[in-house]
Amino acid sequence: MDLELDQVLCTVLSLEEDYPALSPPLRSQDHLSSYFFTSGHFISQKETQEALHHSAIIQQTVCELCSILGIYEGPQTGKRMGQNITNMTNPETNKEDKPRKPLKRKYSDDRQNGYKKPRVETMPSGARSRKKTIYSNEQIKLLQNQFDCNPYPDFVSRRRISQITGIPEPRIQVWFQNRRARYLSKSNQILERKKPTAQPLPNVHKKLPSISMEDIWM
Amino acid sequence: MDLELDQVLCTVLSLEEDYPALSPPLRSQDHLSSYFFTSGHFISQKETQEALHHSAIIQQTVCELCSILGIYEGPQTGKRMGQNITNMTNPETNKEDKPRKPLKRKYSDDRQNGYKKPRVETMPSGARSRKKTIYSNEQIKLLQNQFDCNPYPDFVSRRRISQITGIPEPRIQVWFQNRRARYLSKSNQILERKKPTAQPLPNVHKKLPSISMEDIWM
DNA sequence: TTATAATCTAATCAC
DNA sequence: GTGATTAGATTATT
Repeated sequence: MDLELDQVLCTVLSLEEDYPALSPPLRSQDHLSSYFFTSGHFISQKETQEALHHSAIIQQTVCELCSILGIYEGPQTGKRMGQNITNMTNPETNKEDKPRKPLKRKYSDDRQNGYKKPRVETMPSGARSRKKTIYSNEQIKLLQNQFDCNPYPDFVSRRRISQITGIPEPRIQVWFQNRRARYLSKSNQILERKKPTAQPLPNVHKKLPSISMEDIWM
Repeated sequence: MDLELDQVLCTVLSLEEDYPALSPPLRSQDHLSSYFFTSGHFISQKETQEALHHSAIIQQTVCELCSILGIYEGPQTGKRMGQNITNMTNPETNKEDKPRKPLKRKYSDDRQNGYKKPRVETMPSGARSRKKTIYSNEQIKLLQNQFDCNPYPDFVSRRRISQITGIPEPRIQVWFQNRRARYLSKSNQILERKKPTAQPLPNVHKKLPSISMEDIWM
């Protein structure tokens, strides 16, 4: 239980690291509501309700944006924020972006299995990559479920999975790429007609109605 | 001029197609302002200003979210929206997600230049892919500029370019991959020490201060 | 050590 | 021509 919570926390922090401009993540609704309440003694009750409804729509929209970006709005602390912001504004990190001549990939030459073509060309393995994202058990389960149905989801399907799981669509694409690379080419064609139990996302997305931008700019 | 506007429009529409939940894109600031103005005859002037300031912060934050997602807030019409929404809610499109057996790639066998390994395996070219994005001349120019500096930008650099150009970060990654594949391996190592003129994004991002989520949930 | 997310190249598709 | 996708290899993190 603690392990799972820890994984979720790690995912949140990793995503915060990805999008520091959005940190800290969403808090409870109390803040925005109290803003309208504390300043509401000049507002009529009807307009207070309208304002509250408006704020709820705005918050819901921002929540959806964060959902697409893969940022959780669950109960978590805003720890470790600001690190990447300092990275952003610190010109020292531009050293990383200097015209670095692409390093020759160092192959361990004592390979037993001969690779087709070592492809000893420009590949800078030193390019700092994105922090590793940890997915929760539920997310893995749903992804696996969808993978059993269709290992090649198109963009619409990927975004639907994204909205349900809260994982950004590009991460879902990467997950399916790796999944295909590891569990599809391993002669799984024999085990193909074993489990037709998984369903291709029955209209779960209907329970997640999209909020239109019009609600904000009306 | 018209061509360029057309390209921007195509990009916007393509991005709208990517994220229909966010359509229509941002309009001018007048709508939100007028909302607070028309309902403001019960609000004191000071609080009206506070509300306006608050709404401006919210709009700025949403603009930044849209910027990360690559959605423009420029002057454009909301045409062609709703198509993907119907796709989302239409169960007919789930046919696309059925467990489709991966098609064998059909190679045109009358090739003159023998490929190394045709790699005749599973590749379902029929999966409807993302609409082709058209980048404007300014975006191409900045991307090319950054490519001359560093053909291997890390995640932070890619997101910085994303925030400046308005292109989503995954698209920037794809652009650099294609660029490397097409213009880097063509024995450009000879022309390597020709143009050190391009600069690796001098602190341009300092002109784009990030808006913290705290401004909304305070 | 193993599992896996992220990134890379090369080839190819598709508009 | 170029954006998007795939397979496969590789690196790095847990």
